Amino acid sequence: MAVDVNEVDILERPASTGIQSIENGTPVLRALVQAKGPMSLTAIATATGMAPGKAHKYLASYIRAGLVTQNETGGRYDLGPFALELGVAAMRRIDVMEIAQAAMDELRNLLGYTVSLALWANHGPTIMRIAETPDIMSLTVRFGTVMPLLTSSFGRIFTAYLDRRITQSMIQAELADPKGLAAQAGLRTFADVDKLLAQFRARRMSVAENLSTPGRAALAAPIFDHNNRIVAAIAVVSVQGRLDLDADSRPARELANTARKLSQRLGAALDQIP
Amino acid sequence: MAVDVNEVDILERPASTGIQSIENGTPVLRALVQAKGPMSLTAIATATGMAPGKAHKYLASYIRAGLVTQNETGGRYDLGPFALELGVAAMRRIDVMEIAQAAMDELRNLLGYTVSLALWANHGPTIMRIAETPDIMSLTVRFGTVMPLLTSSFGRIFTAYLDRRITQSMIQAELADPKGLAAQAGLRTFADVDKLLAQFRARRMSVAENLSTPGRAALAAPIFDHNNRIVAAIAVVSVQGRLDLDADSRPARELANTARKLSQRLGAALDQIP
DNA sequence: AAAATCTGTTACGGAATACGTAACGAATTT
DNA sequence: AAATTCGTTACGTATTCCGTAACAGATTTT
Repeated sequence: MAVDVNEVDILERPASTGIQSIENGTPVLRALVQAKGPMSLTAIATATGMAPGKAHKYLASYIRAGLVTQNETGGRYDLGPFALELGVAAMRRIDVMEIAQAAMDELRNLLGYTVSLALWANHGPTIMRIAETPDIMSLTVRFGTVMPLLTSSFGRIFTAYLDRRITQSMIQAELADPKGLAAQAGLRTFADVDKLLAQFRARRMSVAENLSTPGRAALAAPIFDHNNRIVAAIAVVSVQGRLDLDADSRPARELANTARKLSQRLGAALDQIP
Repeated sequence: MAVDVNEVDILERPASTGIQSIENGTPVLRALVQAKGPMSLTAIATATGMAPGKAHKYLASYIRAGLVTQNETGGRYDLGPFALELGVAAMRRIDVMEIAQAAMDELRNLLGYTVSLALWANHGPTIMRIAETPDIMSLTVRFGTVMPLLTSSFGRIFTAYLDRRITQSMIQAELADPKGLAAQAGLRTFADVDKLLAQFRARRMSVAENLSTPGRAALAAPIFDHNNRIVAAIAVVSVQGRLDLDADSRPARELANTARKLSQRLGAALDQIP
């Protein structure tokens, strides 16, 4: 399969030789990741564009590898225990998460609000850690949730500090829907977005109130690494009206303080960040 | 490669046909999972018993799949972003109550005692699942019951492993009543409580006998999640005198075993728990 | 400074593997 | 009871993978 030279330039890498089956198999895993729950063989086959017989062979091997499990009644497939192991191992390598746990607990205890941490993963800010309050109320904050860019405090702070090329198309998609959350928040053009993000950058903190989740209010602050790039965000979450969103409020100050300390522990030079 | 019939009988499964490369590649991922950090190609090669050239091809494809990343300086390999995605997706599907059900039934059948599961909810350990014995006697164990912190096996194991700041005020309240259950159990000060909880932590199991329910005896063990936080507890419940509460007793061992297995299926790293 | 390792990476031919098509038995539906 | 749908398996050919070994770059040794 000779590839045209022009195409090579477009493609990322010269593509050093590998094992085709590994790459041909990943769409199967991707399908299972994107689906919320277990999938039938035919569903996987159509999702990946494979013939059912072919998909079945990959699944059989993934099962033996532990990446997939099958409902013993011969039916639906789902992610297996080794997928979990892989994820836990991957999480353990992310410094922020190790360091942040204690700081989040402290902040939660100090303020009495739920505190959560998000990484950029899965094409968006993904909630990875939660420090809950004893309070029963609220808390639809769920592990693994991917938040919207323009209408969540997490999304907004990542969008404010990430390279625009990463977020461009996603912002566009959110703006495109005239009845979507972004439109409801008064955001229609990139100019609107830029204006908002400039405020967040100036404050080094983002706000979201009654947007992606009705009746919720949140503040989010960025965490930078030794390259001065945003690697995570930490948020204080509560119910609308019960959280003071002012820049001078105690929650805002303590959140900023915690985020700053975490960034410093990761080796960031905060005075060099725009 | 025709396989001898005798060998087939020894092997676990009829081994439906699959894709060899998928199964040949997983040791590479396993090596990266088991290593705490990045690995060199030769380290992976020796760990998997592969020739470096072979391992390199698998790694090249895993990189394109996103399961592995490589330090751009041409060097060490580590788990990639898709490994995280896979894990997050797997974690989102795992529900303690769901996987606990089968384990509880098994334990009940093994021991012949009632087994129950509690989550922290409603400001306390709340009984959410029960696997009953056919025996008529006993069993005032009712769904939704919120157990006391200091005088139930469930409460004690949660109190032993939850952040003290969550339980502080509730412990205080239970200690305050001079005629309350805590007082009857000989608990008057925080020092008393701490001494007791330290024993439970050392054993990774709690005991309650003739306390919140007269004539009942119970053992409870903690279940941890991928953050190594207690998310549930599982208990063996019976009538005083009919349940051996010793650390070496069969019920204690089997309960510990079940709890450990459940924690592992939730992604906990048990060796890192105090 | 030159040589000798060590690293990660790539080439080549023979042999084993994966693909596509299609059939099979078992549920479930008509 | 017939028909559909599902998961699963068989078969022959073309493709891919494996083992050996060489290559370039970096680091260390002489």
